[in-house]
Amino acid sequence: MTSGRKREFDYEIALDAAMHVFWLKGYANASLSDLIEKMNINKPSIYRAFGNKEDLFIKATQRYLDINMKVHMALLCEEGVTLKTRFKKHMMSIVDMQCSTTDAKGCYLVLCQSELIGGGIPLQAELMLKETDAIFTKCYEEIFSNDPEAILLGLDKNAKSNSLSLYTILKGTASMARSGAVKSELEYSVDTILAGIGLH
Amino acid sequence: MTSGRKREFDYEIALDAAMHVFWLKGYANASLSDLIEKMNINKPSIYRAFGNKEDLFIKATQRYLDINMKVHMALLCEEGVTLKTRFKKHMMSIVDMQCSTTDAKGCYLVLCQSELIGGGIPLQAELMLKETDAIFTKCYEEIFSNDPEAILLGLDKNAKSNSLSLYTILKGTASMARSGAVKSELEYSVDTILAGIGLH
DNA sequence: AATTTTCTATACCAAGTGGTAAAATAGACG
DNA sequence: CGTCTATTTTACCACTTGGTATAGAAAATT
Repeated sequence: MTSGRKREFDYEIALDAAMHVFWLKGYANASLSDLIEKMNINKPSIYRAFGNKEDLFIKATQRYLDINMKVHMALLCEEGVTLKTRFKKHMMSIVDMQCSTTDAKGCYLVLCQSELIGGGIPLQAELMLKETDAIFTKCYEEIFSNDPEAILLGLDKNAKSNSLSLYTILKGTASMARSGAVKSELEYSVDTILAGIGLH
Repeated sequence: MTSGRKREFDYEIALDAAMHVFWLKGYANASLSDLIEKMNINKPSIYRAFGNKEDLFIKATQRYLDINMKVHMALLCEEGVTLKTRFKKHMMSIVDMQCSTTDAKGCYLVLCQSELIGGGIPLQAELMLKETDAIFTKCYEEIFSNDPEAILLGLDKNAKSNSLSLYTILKGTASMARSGAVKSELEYSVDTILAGIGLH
């Protein structure tokens, strides 16, 4: 057992707070002052517990992936559910999060990815942000290529393009949600793209 | 005729350079150092010609709207072209710009709109950025509601939702392009959403 | 040519940035 | 109790940020 004074804050609560700051402001625009205020701990405590701003961002990004992304993926693999319903539930689960009022609106990943090209994002986080795209599209692609129902509908023919179309609309809903669009409006877009690829 | 020393830089070239900096970095992340370097004029000259950073951003945003947006709108109103072709050309004109290698990738507006929620964008620019959404969607809506071909296809029934679907995919392609997606990939998404609303 | 007017360049400013050293505080364990 | 250890607090640092005063340079008007 390590002795010494106990930390007065909860690690995960503080990390969640940091995640929300980055979700709202992105990486570069999130100042340490912002983080200190929302995490409710002071600077040296942040550095002791999480390292510097880059380290903290990497940890916050990983937490976003763990907490906010994995739940959506599970919906794609539910048993006894039609292909269309699985995709619909998956996509609407994401849209629901994007429109959330408690969290920052939009998508943490989409926001921070938009910063990549301008530079300044720590390398390791850059890799994480770029990997995410592949995680989604590869997963979609795999389903379109191998799912019996998908093959029956001929979706395997354009597996890659169909995957990209779904992913593209989700990036669109992220932007729309950030600007204040509501779930019901965005649901129509999801239905439309699903119909477009042949999932009516 | 105003007397005095002539300015050594070209106003519009400098403003274009500023626009590209904001296009690449957004508002808050674009530092005056960045602007000075790319505009190739020094600080006091910027302030004399364009005012402070907020003023410059407003002027750069207006220039983006004038130079980079209006051309796309014209394609929606071409004579003797089918409804589908008009939308296809309009949307691909936008996608083409988003994928441009000379300009910063993605969309100036989408990037800067994502900063709004985090604060820091000058009020007047905020209004401009928000208005843009309405310009596009209202235009789409008007066409879906009144164009004879659209009415024939029943697109007037869901004019607003259909408009939002098209706009949503364009925001998606902006994000995708910023992450390096290429035109041919994104064209499939455009075709898919058009098919989805019933424009085959 | 002298003057006026505008532009450019150097230098500077206060405030905020990410980051840290050092002292003060509090719990665990002998 | 006293020591050890880890946390918090306060204060500070170098650097960058947006913004400006001032002096010098060049063109038009008189």
